[in-house]
Amino acid sequence: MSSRDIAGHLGVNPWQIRKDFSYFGSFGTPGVGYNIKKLIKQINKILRLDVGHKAALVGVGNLGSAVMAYPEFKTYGFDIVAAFDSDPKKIGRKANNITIEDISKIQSLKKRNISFGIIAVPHNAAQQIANALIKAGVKGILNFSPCYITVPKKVKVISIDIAMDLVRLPYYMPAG
Amino acid sequence: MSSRDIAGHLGVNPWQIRKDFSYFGSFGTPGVGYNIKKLIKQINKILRLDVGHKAALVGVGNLGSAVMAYPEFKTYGFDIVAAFDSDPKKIGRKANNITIEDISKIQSLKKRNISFGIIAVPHNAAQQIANALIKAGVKGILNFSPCYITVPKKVKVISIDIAMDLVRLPYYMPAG
DNA sequence: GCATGTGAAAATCTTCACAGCA
DNA sequence: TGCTGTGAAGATTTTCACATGC
Repeated sequence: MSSRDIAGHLGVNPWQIRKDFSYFGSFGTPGVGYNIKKLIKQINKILRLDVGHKAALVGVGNLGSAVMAYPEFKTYGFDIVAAFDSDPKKIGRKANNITIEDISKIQSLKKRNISFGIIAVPHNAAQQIANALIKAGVKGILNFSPCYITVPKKVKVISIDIAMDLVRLPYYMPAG
Repeated sequence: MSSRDIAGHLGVNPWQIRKDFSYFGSFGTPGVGYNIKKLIKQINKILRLDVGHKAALVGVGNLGSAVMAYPEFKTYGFDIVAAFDSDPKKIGRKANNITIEDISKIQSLKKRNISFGIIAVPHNAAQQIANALIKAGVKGILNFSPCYITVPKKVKVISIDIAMDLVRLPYYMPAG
């Protein structure tokens, strides 16, 4: 498969594909193209997706439940193995085969070797939850709350603000 | 409020704030700062969020339901006023006060003056749904399906791939 | 011949530093 | 004095063009 083919599937230019790859090595064969199966393996290794990752979800509301049921995570080697909530009505219930735990038990993540946290709580609780996750040894956080979170440099946060993405649309649409 | 204060809340540099604003006009007062209330109004106008927007959701699964219940959309003037699904069990039911309609009724969007579509269906159906939305007069699409969608230039698509965001984390975490 | 990988050019974005105004 | 708005410098990203290898 050529860089042109890959680019076509992704909606970008062929030379972008080649240049991006070139920062990490040479994965193709001149005159031929890329062996997709090998390429995927190599990219997975670069992104450290060649090993499984355990993640904990905090906040089992509408969005949290959707995230838990999202099949794509497993595809990339992520396993949501714990879920926390502060609502007594939810604690002890099962969601997606996982028993929802009391948020106060979040410290147990350290022992359980879970180093990813997914925050899906109202924005006024997000920073506090992030602090607790970090204290529990979490090194990477996916934050769905619509707010900016402060963390130590050793911790990586990626934030997704769904509303912000929708909000960008009208700007590009002259005829309302 | 100064650009430094705004920057602090957002986790960026003050001069970034000022430069970005400068592309659209002068909103502050030298020596004083910005009147936040006025500033918000002006930004809303620039982004065309000063008028209400009607949106239709396609795919009332876990993610779709979460999106429907997401309160932030209303904050920015968006109203999800229609929901479609292909599952006969869901059609006719209510979700968030909206009756779920058969996907085949999607053409009615044109008459109902709905110009935004939110796609939350499995990725193999996404392109087809996008085509239908565009045929129904939709001008902006928020796509939650993990795939690239081809559309005419007059239509703007913004894609969110939740899994892709989580997947970026391990790369930044040396100590696995 | 055909497609990669990569220096170099072009375009863009970020940072800086400061003139000018309240 | 304090903070904005902005030209210019610096850094980065994107695009191009082509030498190199299959």
